[in-house]
Amino acid sequence: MSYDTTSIEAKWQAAWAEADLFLATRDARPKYYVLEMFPYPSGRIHIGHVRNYTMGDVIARYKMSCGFSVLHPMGWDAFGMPAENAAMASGGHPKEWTYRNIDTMRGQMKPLGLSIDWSREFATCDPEYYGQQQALFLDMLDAGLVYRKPAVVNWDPVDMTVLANEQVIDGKGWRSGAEVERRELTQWAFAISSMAEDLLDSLGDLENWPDKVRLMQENWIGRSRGLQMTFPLSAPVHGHDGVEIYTTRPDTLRGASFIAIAPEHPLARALAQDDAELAAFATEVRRGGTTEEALETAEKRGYDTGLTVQNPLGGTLPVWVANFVLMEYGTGAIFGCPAHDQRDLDFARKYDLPVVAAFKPYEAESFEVGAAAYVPPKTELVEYVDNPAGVHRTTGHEGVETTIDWAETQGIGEGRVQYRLRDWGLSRQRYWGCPIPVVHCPDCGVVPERKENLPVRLPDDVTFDVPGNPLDRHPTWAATACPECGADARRETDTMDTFVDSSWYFARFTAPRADKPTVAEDVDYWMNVDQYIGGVEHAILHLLYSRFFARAMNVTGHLPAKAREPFDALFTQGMVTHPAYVTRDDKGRTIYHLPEDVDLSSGTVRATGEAIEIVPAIKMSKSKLNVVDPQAIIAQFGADTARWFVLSDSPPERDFEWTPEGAAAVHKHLTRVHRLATDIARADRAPNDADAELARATARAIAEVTQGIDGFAFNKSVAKLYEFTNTLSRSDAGAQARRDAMRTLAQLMAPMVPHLAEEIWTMMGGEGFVLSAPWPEADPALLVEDSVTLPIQINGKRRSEVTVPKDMDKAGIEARVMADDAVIRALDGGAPKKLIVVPGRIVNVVV
RNA sequence: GCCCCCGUGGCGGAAUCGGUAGACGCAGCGGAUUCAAAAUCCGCCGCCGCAAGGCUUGCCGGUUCGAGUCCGGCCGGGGGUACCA
Repeated sequence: MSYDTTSIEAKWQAAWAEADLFLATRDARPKYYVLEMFPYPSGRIHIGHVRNYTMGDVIARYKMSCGFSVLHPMGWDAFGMPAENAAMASGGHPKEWTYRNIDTMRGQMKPLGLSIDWSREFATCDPEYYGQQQALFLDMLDAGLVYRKPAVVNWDPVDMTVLANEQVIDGKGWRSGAEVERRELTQWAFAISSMAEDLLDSLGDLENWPDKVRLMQENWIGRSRGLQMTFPLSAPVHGHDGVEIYTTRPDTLRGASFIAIAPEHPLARALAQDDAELAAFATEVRRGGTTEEALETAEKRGYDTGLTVQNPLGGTLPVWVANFVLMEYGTGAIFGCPAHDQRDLDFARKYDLPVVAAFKPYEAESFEVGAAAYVPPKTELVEYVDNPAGVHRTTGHEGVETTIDWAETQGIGEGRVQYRLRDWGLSRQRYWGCPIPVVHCPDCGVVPERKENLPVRLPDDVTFDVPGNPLDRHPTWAATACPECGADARRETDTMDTFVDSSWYFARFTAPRADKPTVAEDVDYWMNVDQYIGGVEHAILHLLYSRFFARAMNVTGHLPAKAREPFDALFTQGMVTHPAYVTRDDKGRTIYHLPEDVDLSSGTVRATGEAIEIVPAIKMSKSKLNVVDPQAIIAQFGADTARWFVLSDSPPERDFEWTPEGAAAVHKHLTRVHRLATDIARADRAPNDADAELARATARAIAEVTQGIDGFAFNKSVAKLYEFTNTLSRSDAGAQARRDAMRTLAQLMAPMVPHLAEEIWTMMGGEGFVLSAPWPEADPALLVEDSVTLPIQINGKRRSEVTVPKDMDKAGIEARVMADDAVIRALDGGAPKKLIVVPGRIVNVVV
């Protein structure tokens, strides 16, 4: 009987389906919810998907064997820009494109034999899903968690449309090539910053999250304590008597040499009304995209308003308008202290402003600020110069706190906690997203749609032949009656950020067909997600938004309190990086091509024969040029080979590299296991002395493979399975002992290669499905070793070794070590300077 | 720019708590089997060196009896940077 993957895999997939093995049921068993981040339906699955979903499948199948009722669902993150881009590029409709892709990808995923409950599948672009999302939105609006505010967007002045950051390349619109400018629109926003403190403090409870993710979120939320104070204007202007600033370094007030306000600051706007030069400056610095990176790396520029403010420490400070001050953070105004801030120093040098030290290095002989600002860590001792609060030699931390206390006593300002986290702007001027269910009435203003009218459906008759939002220019869609007064009114034509769709899908999976967002009994039973698996690229936004949404859904009664942190454990798998294939048009602009549209052997675009560039050049490598089609691999070697290979070799948290040799080698190994099982099934040898050793090896394999799965180290489990297979293959044990070992091997392999495991399980006379058999347990008695070999180091270098009984005490080990030839030679008759014995580990002789 | 992560043989990687660096796999080399090959099985395999021995975890420095692991500083690569998902 040969290893025929096609028939074996089809047979077992049919048997699992027949038995409804993966249907998640609420019952008396403890539950386990394992979830992989759902895919964007881009067109075809790639080997990264295979890896991601195989990891989740290993956990799901392992937990099933451990007696849990497992929920392992799958869906589609189906709204988003690529569908509109496809419609623009080649006609067609985003809806058709998306559902066609979903069909293709589902068809590619099913042959992998994943333990998914497909009865719960949904796409976020299903009206049944986004209608419930609209209901959530309305409840959050009611709870004060959504509001409208001005927000800055990338504006393409030629296409007259809003661009995503991705569509701004080197400050220019990707299609028009026009220089992008920042423009303010009124947008809907979630009040995520109102929960900043809780989102920050609760990170400490997420013990089963990677430290790096918690750290990134902590830095992103960015709690800071500082001083908010007002500098009185020397002469009031346009109704402003002062400039309110926020600073995290009030201890540098002595070194302040200017005030800088954002170009969007109310004072700057007021002044610009009758200062054409300032208005021109404000327009000028509005050029470019909205990303933090663009703002941070832009040249620092300023405009002197000619106004001055009174410094509470005496004298006056000039008021500048500066492009590096953000209206969205703090008060939109700062004081500049060039001596202790590099950006302020660069600004001061450029515009010839004074540089005054507020403190100098501790016990420094002389001190002068040159090209670099003096910015020691806040934990370092410094010597303050003439500090108003009277501090002298202390740390920055102390200096800040003392100065805040002083400022409060003097009535100059107040200590304040500030977060970097901004509210989440959710409005998008795009078609392929969840419509925001509100109506603009000329009389009643902004009015929520009635829940009984949900879902507010997207119209199908739209075109993408001109830039801009098809909803906005649709002839009839927006026309409606005001839900309050019945007058003619207009629907909101913005749709929601697609991050909203992915912020609650995990909750919807617990009751995917319900006629309300969630069902209490189902979320009570299934929440929280016990193990969430996905890419580290989602470490901040998606995970933070989901944490916020879970809280908001708790406030609005859609989730229990226990689900305020929805993901009990998080694993971030290695990134799947794609090389990008690029050609340039006649204007030198880059055009990207899908990997499958590129012929790598000739380095050209298949359709046009144009030569491609591969970017980024540094990432270019033989392996990354390999574009692997999972379907071809399954056809050639079977799903089990693909599954085993993506789990072997690379640790799950690191990037994975596919090599054709590796896949072939895996197939060879699985064929060998199958042949070994066939041989063992037929064998007829009497019990003998080797049986006990094989039993010990089996116990070790159980312990080590289980430990690997528990610790998310599938590559190590795979290595141990190789070892155990080699041991079993070479064992002279009797037929029954080898059958027992083979049956255990099938169980241990089952989470990784479930089809082959079922086949072998049956061959070995196992009852039912291997998946339904309880996970094997290692007999502790068989794991105990009675002696241990200790390496002997001499001066930290390994020179010899000694084998001693496992429980031998230090004195006994010392005696054995002193009798070792290498030690005797090294000591040359003398006594060791030091003898370090770490029982069970190592011996180090210092001579 | 800022935040986070990673760097070990020809290659993917192992070393779980500061304690034998290189498990396991790939590639390579040698052998058995074969008329021959494929397949299979057995063995070797970090670098320098005939050997004794020396060197070796991106680079430089530090702590320690002992550092791939801890600390400081560099270099290189990756991710995120709020409208890619």
